[in-house]
Amino acid sequence: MITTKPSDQHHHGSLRDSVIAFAVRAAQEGTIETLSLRSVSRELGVSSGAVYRHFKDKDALLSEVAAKGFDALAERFEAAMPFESVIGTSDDATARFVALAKTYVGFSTDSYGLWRLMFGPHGRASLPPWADRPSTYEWLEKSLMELHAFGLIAPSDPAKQFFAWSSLHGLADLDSSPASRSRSVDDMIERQCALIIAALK
Amino acid sequence: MITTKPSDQHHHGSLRDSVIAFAVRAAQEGTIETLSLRSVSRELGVSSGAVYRHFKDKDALLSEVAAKGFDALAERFEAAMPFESVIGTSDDATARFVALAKTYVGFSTDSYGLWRLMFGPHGRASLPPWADRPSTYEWLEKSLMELHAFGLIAPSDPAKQFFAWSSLHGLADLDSSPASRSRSVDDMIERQCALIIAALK
DNA sequence: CCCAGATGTAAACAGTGCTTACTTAAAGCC
DNA sequence: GGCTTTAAGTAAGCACTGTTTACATCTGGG
Repeated sequence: MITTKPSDQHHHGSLRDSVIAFAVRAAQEGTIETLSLRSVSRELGVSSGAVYRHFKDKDALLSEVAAKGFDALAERFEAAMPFESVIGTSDDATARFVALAKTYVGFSTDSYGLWRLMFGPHGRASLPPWADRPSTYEWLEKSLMELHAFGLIAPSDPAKQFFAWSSLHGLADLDSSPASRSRSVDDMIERQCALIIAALK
Repeated sequence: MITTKPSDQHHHGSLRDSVIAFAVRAAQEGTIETLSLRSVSRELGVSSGAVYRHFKDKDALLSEVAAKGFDALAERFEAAMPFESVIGTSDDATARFVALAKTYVGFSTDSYGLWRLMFGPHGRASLPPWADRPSTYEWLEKSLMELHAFGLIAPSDPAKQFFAWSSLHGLADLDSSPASRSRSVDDMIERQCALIIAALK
């Protein structure tokens, strides 16, 4: 074997993932708006045209990034709420609901660009209505069922679930600006959760 | 009549407003993402450089457009709820609250691009925290006070107001996609309003 | 009347998305 | 192994963008 340089010339399958990973990182850092395909190809040591073997156009890439965002959010939910529900006291159920809210809001604040992509046109491009992408909605549903199991709220229905989600989503969106770094955001989340529970009682 | 075409050479003061108006229209139609300064200058029959006499850069223009969006939203509120509050029955107060919600959500759906701009980085650039830009928050505050005057809810405070706003904002954002054109959106808004009132009882 | 300052122009620079025609590596098959 | 087909990457180019520069022009106030 003469040439001991097997994989430096061609990424061979890994380029697609590398591009997405790079763009996801950029989105998390909030620089996605100004990210160019040329710059990522430059950064990955590849010609600009190579990217187009893997993505129809820039929008296609951004849609993939948005999809990865939902995956990342799902991972956070799993990490933050690993246990199956209906264990412990009713306080534990409430705490898990609050934890869910904090996870959601936390994601929006420290991955603002990704968050924006997910709930902008690119994110919706991959989603039929909503509630389709794995989690978020399902996690919320599960948490509400748990709250009901402890008698903290009435049995919920899609409308109520959507209300709960809206409240958290609005909070996340209105708070997610890097500017409004109020440190009492945890208090706000807790209060908001209490109000949601009150509404669903 | 002799129309407003005195000098074809120089816009002389009107260019700035013309550019903003054009961009606002584009935002309402959802084409703001792809709008270029060159295209608007072309459309207005002016050289590309002329725009830079009035705006530092593209971001400055977009921030102005976002600000105009808040003005437009305020106008809608005024048009939809012209009366001073605490008149009629408690049902009227509830109806006004629902009308406020519908106005908010309606704005997000039929001016989606503008909406996105307003609550994105450009919109926040002009706002200290939130609650600063004239209305939205004040309108909500007024409506909640009215609901309290009729004994429908407890006296509200900033946290509760923010909760109500979050719920409506989340609804508006999750619904605003042109895709999710559910025809029962009015029902959803009404139910959501009822749940908010229940939470604040 | 005339000129300072505001406004608009043309041309240029660097950077972008994307396409085209071309080369090269990898994998499949006998 | 050799051979071909195909996937992956390259280089060059087109039309466009944001922005700056040096220059022209209009307009109102002394």
